[in-house]
Amino acid sequence: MASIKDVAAEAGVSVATVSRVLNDHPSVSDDARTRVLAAVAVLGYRPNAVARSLRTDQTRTLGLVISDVMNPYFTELARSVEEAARALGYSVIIGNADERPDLQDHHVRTLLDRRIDGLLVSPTDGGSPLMLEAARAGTPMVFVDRWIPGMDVPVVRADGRSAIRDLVAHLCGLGHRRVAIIAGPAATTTGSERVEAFREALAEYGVPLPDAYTGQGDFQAESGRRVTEGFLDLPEPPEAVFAADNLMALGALDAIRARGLRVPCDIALAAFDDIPWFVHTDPPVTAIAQPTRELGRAAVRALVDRIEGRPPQSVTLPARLVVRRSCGEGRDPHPPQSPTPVQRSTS
Amino acid sequence: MASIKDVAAEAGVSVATVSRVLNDHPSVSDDARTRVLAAVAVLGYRPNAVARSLRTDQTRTLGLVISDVMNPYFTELARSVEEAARALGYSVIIGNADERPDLQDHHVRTLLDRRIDGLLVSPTDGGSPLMLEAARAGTPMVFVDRWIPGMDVPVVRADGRSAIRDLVAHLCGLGHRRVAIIAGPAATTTGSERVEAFREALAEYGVPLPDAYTGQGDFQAESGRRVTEGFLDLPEPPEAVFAADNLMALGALDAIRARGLRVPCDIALAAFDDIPWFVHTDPPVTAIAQPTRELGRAAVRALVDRIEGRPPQSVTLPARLVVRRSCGEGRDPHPPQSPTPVQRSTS
DNA sequence: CTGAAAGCGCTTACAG
DNA sequence: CTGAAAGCGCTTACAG
Repeated sequence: MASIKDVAAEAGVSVATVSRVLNDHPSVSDDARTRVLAAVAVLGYRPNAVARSLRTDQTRTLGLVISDVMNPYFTELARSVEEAARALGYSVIIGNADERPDLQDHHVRTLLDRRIDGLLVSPTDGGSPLMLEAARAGTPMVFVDRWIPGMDVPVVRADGRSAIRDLVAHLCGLGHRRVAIIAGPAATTTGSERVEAFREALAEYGVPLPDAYTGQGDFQAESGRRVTEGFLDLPEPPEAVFAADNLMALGALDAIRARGLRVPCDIALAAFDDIPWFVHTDPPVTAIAQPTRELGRAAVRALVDRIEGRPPQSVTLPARLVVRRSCGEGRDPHPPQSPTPVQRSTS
Repeated sequence: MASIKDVAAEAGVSVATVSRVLNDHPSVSDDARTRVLAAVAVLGYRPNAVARSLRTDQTRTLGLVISDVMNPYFTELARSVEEAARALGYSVIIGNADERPDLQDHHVRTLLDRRIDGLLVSPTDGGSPLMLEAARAGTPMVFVDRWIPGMDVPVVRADGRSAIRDLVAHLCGLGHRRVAIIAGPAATTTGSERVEAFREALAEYGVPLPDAYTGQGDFQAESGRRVTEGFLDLPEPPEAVFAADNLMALGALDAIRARGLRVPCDIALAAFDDIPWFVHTDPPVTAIAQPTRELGRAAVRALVDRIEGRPPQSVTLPARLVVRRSCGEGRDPHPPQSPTPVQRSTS
């Protein structure tokens, strides 16, 4: 592969000059520029980004560590992150933690070794020593979706509280009183927040959320299936189940179908995270939609601000309830409001 | 960030010795090793992969350029590629072409600039000059799923012919005679092969596939919707529609539902590429399943073989029909065979 | 077993 | 406007 030296030789100039035309440095003569460009074309020269990175100490690369690529929510997030980054001249390397803290650390380590300019992470757990250390060492970092309390890192996320309140209003309006939740891991913020918000909203309606109706999942389909089976085995099974993410809802659907039961007549179902398939499931699933694209964009913006020395902003965007038919056919007594404007707060 | 010099100073040895212990070189005294390791721990030193890559001329990184990450088939493929690569000590950088040749080239270029050790690609089109040039220049490369005819690059893919024959038998057995297809882009191998295989299988049953029943899609949901609307507007709409991928099937489902029609009573639907959601759609969708995980693994194996100087193998794995309820309720007269063993052929 | 030195391919003050 | 030279952080023959 041709190097800058070959180009310099071909063009009859020094490597410094070649470098200057490649980097659009103003002080290059038209003549030199022309000859360099010609040499580049002849040799099919492409600058070696590895060498450039070593020299400039920047890779123009962002790392994105997410908990599960197979989750359509994260797939979409990853896609929008890549788009936004590309628009700003950055590439992104995705690390898939698969909800495993050890794998998460593996990716963080690899990314750090590659000297990415900044790290976007949706942590799987409460914060490994590695993550703490990376932040302390000054690696530009921002959390997306999930975050680690106590760490001084900007977070870009959706607030599901009001949408969850809308959901509870919807469920209670339909007459459901025995309501259960398939929670995510308590070690994740989204895992614990969604249960709490659900419990609080339920309390406003005087509906309790007993332990038996609080199943512990891990955000993956299999756990949704397992927890739902537990619910169905109860002497008094719940009338409605709220899955804290879309994959666990899929698992719940599996378990319900396996028993020969039907949604919503035998049991109601709702999910956090809306995805295109929910329109087509049997029945269409009522879900809470996050503004995923906007989250990705805002996260990149915050990270790049941080990298380029501007003060990064934490951003919280509202999620909203999308009512479909999986909770029952009644008329919704508490229609979701139109999305409220973006809230921003300096981190 | 601490460099190898700092470690050397801290340990009281030369950088050469530090490098040796880091790379498990045999000729290092126990004493030196101990001191270096201690220094590494004290400083929290992590070797700079950028510098190492520049020096060794290898990045231990694979590039994967796929046509659409949001397509669950490709998401799963990407995941299995990353897993297999990690097991062999490689990282992977994913480029999402979004079915756009220009974006595909952008990613190939970026990946090449980063000096990835090898490239896995599922081409969006018939082959850009850049791709041709990269292969000619000796970049280790293998095609996954889709390939470019005429290029001397190993191909790892699934053969859907026999599954498509099974599908046609299923459709005809159910009495469908007016059968349509939503094809993928003719410039992609999977786009053209699936129509041809479908047409040929239909011919064996004496069923024609007229132009009016051959819609041109682009593997994305919106095109499935648009083509299906065209079918439904026909004076004599088809009785069954075969979507050449899962996203176009989603779009078809949208269009059918928008007309207030029902699957399968009003119109039958089948898809290429099986995904978890198809079990839960209304109705569950009959689909052709590819051995996605195995494809990812085989592709990585082939590429790494090529990189490390071993002869790479092209691999073709069989796809299989998974009958569900979207084509009708009759008994399937032609049950799919159990998967046949892996076929391998040297490229 | 160990270290001094060269060199990977760039960029960028510095001098002219 | 241009070039010679230093240096980014490593690895690895070479000599001892």
